[in-house]
Amino acid sequence: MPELPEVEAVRRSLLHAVVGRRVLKVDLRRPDIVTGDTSGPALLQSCVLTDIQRHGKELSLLGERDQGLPRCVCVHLGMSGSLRVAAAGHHDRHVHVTWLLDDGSALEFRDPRRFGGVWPFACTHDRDALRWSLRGRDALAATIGDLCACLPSTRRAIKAVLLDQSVVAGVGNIYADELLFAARVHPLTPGRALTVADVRRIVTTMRRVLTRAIEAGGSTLGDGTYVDGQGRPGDYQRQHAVYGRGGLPCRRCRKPLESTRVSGRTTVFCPRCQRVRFL
DNA sequence: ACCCGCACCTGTAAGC
DNA sequence: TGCTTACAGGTGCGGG
Repeated sequence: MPELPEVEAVRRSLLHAVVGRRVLKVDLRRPDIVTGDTSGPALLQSCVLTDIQRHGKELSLLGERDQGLPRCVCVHLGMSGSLRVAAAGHHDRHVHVTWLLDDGSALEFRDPRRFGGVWPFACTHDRDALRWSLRGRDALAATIGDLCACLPSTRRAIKAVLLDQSVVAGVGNIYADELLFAARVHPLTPGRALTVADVRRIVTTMRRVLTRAIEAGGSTLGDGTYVDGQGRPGDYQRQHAVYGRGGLPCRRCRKPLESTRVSGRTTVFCPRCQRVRFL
C-alpha cells in the first residue's frame, strides 16, 4: 500500500526515534529479501544512524562507522511492508530484518507478501548511480517539463504514465486516481491528447494531493495494514474522493462513480467530472 | 521501441 | 464449518 505519502509519514515518524542511535546488531531472518551484500556491516551493523532519506516510495537509512566508510541501505515497502520501532525482542510474523539499537529499541522491517526488499550500498553515490537515478524525479519535486518530456509522444493512458516510476517516482494506485479526479482528467486520456494546461494542472494537483495526504499521515485502508514508524494509522482515507468508492455518488456532482481497469489496476473515476478525450 | 499482462507472495473476505 | 475464488497499496520481466 505504501505510496509516497505513507512512505514520507514513515520517514518523519522514524527520524527522531533512530537518528543518533547506534545499531548494535542486525538480525536478518530472511536473507532472500536482501539484494546484494547480506553481511552485518553492509546492513549497518555497528553504524550510528545519521539520516533517513526518501525518493518516491523508497527509504534509505544512512549510517556512519567509527572507522571506514559510511553505508546506506534502501528499504522498499512493496505492497504490504512496514518499518517501525518496537521494543526489542518482540517479533511478529513476517519480520524479516531487525536492527537492534543502543537504547533498547528495535527497528523492524515486516513484509508479509515480500514484494518489498532491502538493497545495501556502500554510499549514497552508489545508491543514486545504481538505483535511484533509474527512477524519475520524486513526485513532490516533479516539474511540468518532466511530464512534457514523455506525454506528447505517447498513446498510453495518463494514469499508466503516472504509475510509471521511471517517469515520476512516488505515485501509486490510490493517489493516481485521487489526483486525476482533483485535476478533472479522465484516467484513460492518452498522453498525447493532453494540453499543456492539462499537464500544468496535473503537476500542481499532484503536489497538492500528495502534500495534504502527508499532512494527514497517509491513507490507512480498511484492513489497517498501513501504520507509520510509531504504529499510528493515517487519516487521509477520509478525504478519498474516488479510491474505493466505485458505484458510490461523486462527492462533487452526485453521479455514480465508475470503476474500470487501467494497467491491470482497479481505477475509479467520475464520468461527468472527468470527461474522456481522444486524439 | 514501446507497452501490456502476468508472475511474484500472503492474507482476508465473500460465495457456495 | 470449510473449501475455493477473487482481490489487495508495487515492481520487473517476457513477449507481442
